[in-house]
Amino acid sequence: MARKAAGKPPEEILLDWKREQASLKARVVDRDTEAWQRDPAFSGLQRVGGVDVSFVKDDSGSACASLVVLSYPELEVLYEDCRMVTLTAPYVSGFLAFRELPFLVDAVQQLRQREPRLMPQVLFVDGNGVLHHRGFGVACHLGVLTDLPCIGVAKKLLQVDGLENNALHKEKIQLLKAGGDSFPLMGGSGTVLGRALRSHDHSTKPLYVSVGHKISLEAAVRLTHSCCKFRIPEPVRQEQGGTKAKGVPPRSLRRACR
DNA sequence: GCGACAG
DNA sequence: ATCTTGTCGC
Repeated sequence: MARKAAGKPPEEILLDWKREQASLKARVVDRDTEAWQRDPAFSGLQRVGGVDVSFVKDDSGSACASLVVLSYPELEVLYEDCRMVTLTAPYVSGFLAFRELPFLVDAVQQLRQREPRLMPQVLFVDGNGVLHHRGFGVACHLGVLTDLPCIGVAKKLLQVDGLENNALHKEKIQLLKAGGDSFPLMGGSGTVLGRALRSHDHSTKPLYVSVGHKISLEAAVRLTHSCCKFRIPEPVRQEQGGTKAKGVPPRSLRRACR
């Protein structure tokens, strides 16, 4: 019972979603807009954020939407918000935003109202930016709706526009020797959609970094590497510790989940 | 039937 | 969004 009838939504809903993606895509800015993004040491960058929706159990409707803000370059927690939510839209590859985004936008708006001084200068998003079926992944979507610089960080390759996790791709991964090494992900259309990044020396499985909004791919990759103590960038990893306790030490000052 | 499948 | 299973497109 409680059998989840979450198949794919009807075609007309998907068409609506595609229309919305196409319309908002025009507002994406895929270059550096802030002075710190061009600085070799990111001087001027003081706060980096991360957002994610993580699941409590296998109950696919009940989840925790969280927003974490860390100091830069220390990567210490300045703010954490974690809210239990009930997801309604099903997960459909290419439409992740329609499942998770409303809660992430809410979290940013809450922060804007309560602690505007703690607003992050860039957000890491668990998922893709322009590396997407229609060039408008969840990181672009969140960036456009909040007007914040956003970086898409995916843990596996979204095989789109001719990109394949094939033998050649795996060979290229083998050539990434040190943390910070990366190679471009060139789509069939001839444009670079993102970069595969070895996020630190002891991680063999790369991250897939793409532009979300208001940052160049080069700055996005460099900043992602600079925020990785482990494979997953600290802003995203910290908040996943809120629900999963995977090696994130418990902090005394943690906001209660609402 | 077989492989792909961001989270 | 995983160690899984189901669904869809080919």
